[in-house]
Amino acid sequence: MPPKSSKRPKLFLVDGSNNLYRSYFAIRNLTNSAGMATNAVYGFTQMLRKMLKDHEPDCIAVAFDEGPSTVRHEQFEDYKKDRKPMPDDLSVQIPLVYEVLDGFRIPIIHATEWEADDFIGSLAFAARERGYDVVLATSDKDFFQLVGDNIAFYHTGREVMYDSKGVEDAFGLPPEKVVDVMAIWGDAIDNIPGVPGIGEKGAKALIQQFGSLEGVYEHLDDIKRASQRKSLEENKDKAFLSRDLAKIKCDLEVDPDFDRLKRQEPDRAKLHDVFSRLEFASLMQEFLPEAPAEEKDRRIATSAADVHEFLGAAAKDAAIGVWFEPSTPDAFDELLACSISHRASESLLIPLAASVGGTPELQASIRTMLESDRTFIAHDAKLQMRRLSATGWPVPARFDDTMLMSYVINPGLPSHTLANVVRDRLKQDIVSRKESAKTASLFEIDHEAGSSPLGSYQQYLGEKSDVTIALRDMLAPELGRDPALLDIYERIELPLSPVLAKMEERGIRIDVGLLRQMSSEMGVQIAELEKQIYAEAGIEFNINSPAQLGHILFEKLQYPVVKKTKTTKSFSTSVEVLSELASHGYAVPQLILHHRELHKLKSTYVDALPQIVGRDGRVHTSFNQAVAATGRLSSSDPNLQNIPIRTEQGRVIRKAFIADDGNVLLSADYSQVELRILAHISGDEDLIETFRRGADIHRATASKMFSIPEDQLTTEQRRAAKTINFGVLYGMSAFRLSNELNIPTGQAKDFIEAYFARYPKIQQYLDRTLGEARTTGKVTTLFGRVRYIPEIHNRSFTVRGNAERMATNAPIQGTAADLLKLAMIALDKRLEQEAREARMLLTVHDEIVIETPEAGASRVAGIVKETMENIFPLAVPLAVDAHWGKSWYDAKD
DNA sequence: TCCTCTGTGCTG
DNA sequence: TCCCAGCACAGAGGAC
Repeated sequence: MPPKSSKRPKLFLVDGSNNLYRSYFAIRNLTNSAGMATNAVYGFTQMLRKMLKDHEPDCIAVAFDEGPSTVRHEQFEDYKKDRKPMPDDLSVQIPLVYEVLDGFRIPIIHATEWEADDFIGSLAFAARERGYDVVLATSDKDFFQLVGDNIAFYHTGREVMYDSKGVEDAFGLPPEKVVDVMAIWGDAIDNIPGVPGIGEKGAKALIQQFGSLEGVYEHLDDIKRASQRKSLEENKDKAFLSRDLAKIKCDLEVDPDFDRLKRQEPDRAKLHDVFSRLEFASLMQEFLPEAPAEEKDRRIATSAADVHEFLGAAAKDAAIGVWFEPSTPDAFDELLACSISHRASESLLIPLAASVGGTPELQASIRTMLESDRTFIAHDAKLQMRRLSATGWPVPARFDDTMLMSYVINPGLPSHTLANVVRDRLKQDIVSRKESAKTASLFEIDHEAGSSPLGSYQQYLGEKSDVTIALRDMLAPELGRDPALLDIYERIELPLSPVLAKMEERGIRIDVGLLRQMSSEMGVQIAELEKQIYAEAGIEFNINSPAQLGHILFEKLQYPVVKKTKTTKSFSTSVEVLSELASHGYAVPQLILHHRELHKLKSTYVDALPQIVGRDGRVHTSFNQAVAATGRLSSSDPNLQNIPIRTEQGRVIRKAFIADDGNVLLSADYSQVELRILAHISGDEDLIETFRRGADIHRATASKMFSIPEDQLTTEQRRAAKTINFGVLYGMSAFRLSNELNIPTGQAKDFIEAYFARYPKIQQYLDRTLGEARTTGKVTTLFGRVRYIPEIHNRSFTVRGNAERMATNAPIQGTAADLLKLAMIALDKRLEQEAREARMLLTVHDEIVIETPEAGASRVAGIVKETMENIFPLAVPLAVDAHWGKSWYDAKD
């Protein structure tokens, strides 16, 4: 940040109408319980609140347009002609916005005769004369033209501040050229015509080249594009009129009493009242009629003594909340700083990188802290462990993790990020790194001697550790009240996180050369298919666009419409539809199907993977431990849990996942784990018996369903049983089964009845689980992991049916997840003791992938199989298949 | 230009 | 009325 000392008071001029519209469109579907739209008030209020908090203006006013601006209409009769009247659900919110402004004690300027823009411009110029630094708060780029000395532009949507230089970077031209660009480009919103046929790019290029509108007209002959020249010639009057219209007036007579605009303390009672009518819960909380809560104590360490003193004030066994910030967002480079807390209201920020004042002494104090036997608390400890490990810092042995606490307490939340859990639990908003960078506004940086360059990040960083403590204080007791959940946390999730951290850090080696070769081969095939498709269709179009494809197939080529899509009721072009059409002999669908498959594989895997291979030749996924509502892990950036296997064409991609030299990849997967869990939980004797004798489960099921000996079944009968076996786990309907097996619904129904008649305990399990969901609102896994099913009593058949299927599936899927997690923890320990060279790399729901020296692969496979199979005794055996080879493709039978 | 929604398809 | 749990790509359309 450039040092810029400024003692001039800051005046913020807010473009009310602009921000009102922006808020209205930015937020959808927000109403109070009476059904009144509240979206615009909400957005406007949040904008205001953030701006006040981040920039602390000394003076502020909001200007609104009030009725038509007569002067401009006289100038140009079409001015704003096409502007639609304000939507009704927006206009009803205006009085409420006024109420909010009144509550904040912010004066409103009602613009009549002239536009609010002109009042803002004139006020800005007058204020500058009086010694103010002026900030124009709007998202209307027209205001770029006013930016200059002591006048800045604050984009309220992006929350970014622009000075002259900023305008030039963002707009491509300095502020004084903005109106010249608008003269040609025009402005659709205000119906400023501009020069037809020339848009943003053209206008900017012309002004850049010739310096001004006059310049453009003086050099018409030098303009290369004939169409541009012609349009400019024909619309000269329009262009100059447009420039006049775009110009914001800055010389209106305005009230010179700026004291009136001085920032005042908000009227909390008034705000609370209006927010309660609007039903803005978090804002009500923030503006309680009483005085605000006490300030947080956030300090920056300048010496090791500061760190020691801070830690010394904590009890010997007190856990320390920590946050380690990397120098580059989302990177594992050097650590920029860390923040530590032991009380919810206090934090100490320690600079670590030399660039922000980190010294060897400060670094040593943190190193000592990390090497102590304290427990540390983090929100997403795995991330902190990876940051520490990647940058050569010690990784503490004991962590607590508020993200995992939140996840275990209620895994069904849409998000367990720190910001979301804090908002949910503490009714508080935290600042993001990006926001905190913006907070360093143009005028308020005041570099006093000794102040840290981390100053503007202080709130962001300090908050990270102190809210973690506040969350722990709230979540740990809640978790402690449910012994089963505490167990899930302490014995599964918490010990798993360092295991996952190591797996992510190791990554898996990729054969980039092989992928590149596959890519070019697929590219040739795709190009060939495209040619054939275009020839058959008689037109070139974008095959990857469902809209265009639908148009070609069902309108141009008049194919029969098989299905419409769910939400937009457009023509579906899914595999089912295309296969159906292909079976009727149409040529194009078959080609499209082939093209789709190749394009999918190429774009999602073959071309994407090489781009994210690290310098170590490996890809490092993230295993998300607090995402899936059932307790499963998920994988992202990249997702390594959906690498193709079902078709040979896709499966070969696994040849690019390879072991390090001298090593093999060993894949071990649980066989039929969910059905085995169903057997255990339901206690069905027949199902248990089948697994105990190690029989083919689908064959055995078919034999029971159809009363035919196992060795006399047809392939079709086994397939039907297999489909039902899986279907029962998901709550499949007879309709779906009939579709899947291509049989009449009546017959599908008979199959399902026969199934439950032979496995009565399964029916009992389903009924029992649904009953549990209905009476308690939740279901649990074998180990007590919960999932809430709030929609179980929903009046809509669809929603309730969905909830019922979730309820019966979650205990099965979740128990499988619990078992796999336990196995990973146990395996990590055993490999450490018995096979130190073997390293776990991946997990895919029922599979663990390990990299191990070729020489000892067989022995390691034995350890892995034994650990996984004996992880927890069920009524049926757990069976594990293990295979290994040079690549993931080869790690199969 | 960036962001969100939609359709589609890959895995267990 | 369409089967649980995820993640990612590409296209389309809006932005006040």
